Amino acid sequence: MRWDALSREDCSLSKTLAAIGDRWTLLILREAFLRVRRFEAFEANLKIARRVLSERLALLVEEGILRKVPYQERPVRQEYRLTRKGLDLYPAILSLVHWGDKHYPSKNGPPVLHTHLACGHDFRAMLSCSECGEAVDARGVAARPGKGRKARVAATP
Amino acid sequence: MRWDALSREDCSLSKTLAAIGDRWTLLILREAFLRVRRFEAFEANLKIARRVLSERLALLVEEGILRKVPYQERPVRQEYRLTRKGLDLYPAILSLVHWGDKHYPSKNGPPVLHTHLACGHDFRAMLSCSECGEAVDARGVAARPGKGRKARVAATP
DNA sequence: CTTATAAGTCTTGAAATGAGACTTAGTCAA
DNA sequence: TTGACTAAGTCTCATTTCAAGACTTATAAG
Repeated sequence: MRWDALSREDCSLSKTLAAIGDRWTLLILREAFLRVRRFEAFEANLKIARRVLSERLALLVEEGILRKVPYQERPVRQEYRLTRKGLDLYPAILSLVHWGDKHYPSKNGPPVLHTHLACGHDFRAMLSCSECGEAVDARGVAARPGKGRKARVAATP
Repeated sequence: MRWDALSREDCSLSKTLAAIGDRWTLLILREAFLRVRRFEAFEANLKIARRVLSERLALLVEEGILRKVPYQERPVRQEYRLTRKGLDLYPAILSLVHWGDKHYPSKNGPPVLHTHLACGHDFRAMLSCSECGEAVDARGVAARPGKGRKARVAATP
């Protein structure tokens, strides 16, 4: 399958990855969550090729994940800020960060610590159920096809 | 930066994405969570090029995210199953799926519904604090550098 | 024998990426 | 007013990765 066909699959993960699933986008968004907003700052922190950065930022704006906000005129300069849709990616990104903390630990402990402002503690991201509030893991969930889902091949029962 | 240098960055997200951050791997893992285990089944569901699938599966095994389990001999046939480390990716993947459900909705509702076996309800993934159990969002978290973190450029205060 | 199956490997042309030079529109200091 | 500097890109070209599909290996079934 070609990558540009992914967004037309009837799967939410495919659609999500069509928007943010290339090699650089999540790293760009990590920077955005750390309040990096300017082209040169993204470039310096990520050591990403300028052409690729330019292209990805444009795509993220088009997708409504970032928006361009002018911070000066003459010459016009824009910065990139997370939209509501962008901020909604936080749980996914924090889960990936904590997975890395756990499975690729560094000698000195995690490179970034996260404090929950409401309770004041450093914490790990936990997944919980929107209905009962209890913790959830892979074994505690059953996936069922929703409407219009295509047939699939050979899932072992 | 070259992609193979990513895993040496002192950032957990970089290390995570070095393992699973290419264009296909999360889709392969989605299939694995849906209990797809065989080469031809991954290929048929994903329409991925065989060479790429072969390479990605090998990398996931090397990373300890999948393991090969023989399910017959003569001829030897292996299937791919999630390890503990692989299962630990569930929160991140479910968060991405639910982000797609929300921001790229289909007419008939989500293509896959998730039931929390413990309480019996269909649910959405929520991020909560490991310390106090309350819900967490991007605005409610402060990131602080841990030890040995390199200097960064131009995060707007 | 011939065909079928599962799990790959190989080949080739197309597309994406990395590195870095170049461009544009303006400011600032001498 | 010339020259250096800045931010945000764009452009070029060599290298790398990918998509599509033919080919391979080991075995069983008819």
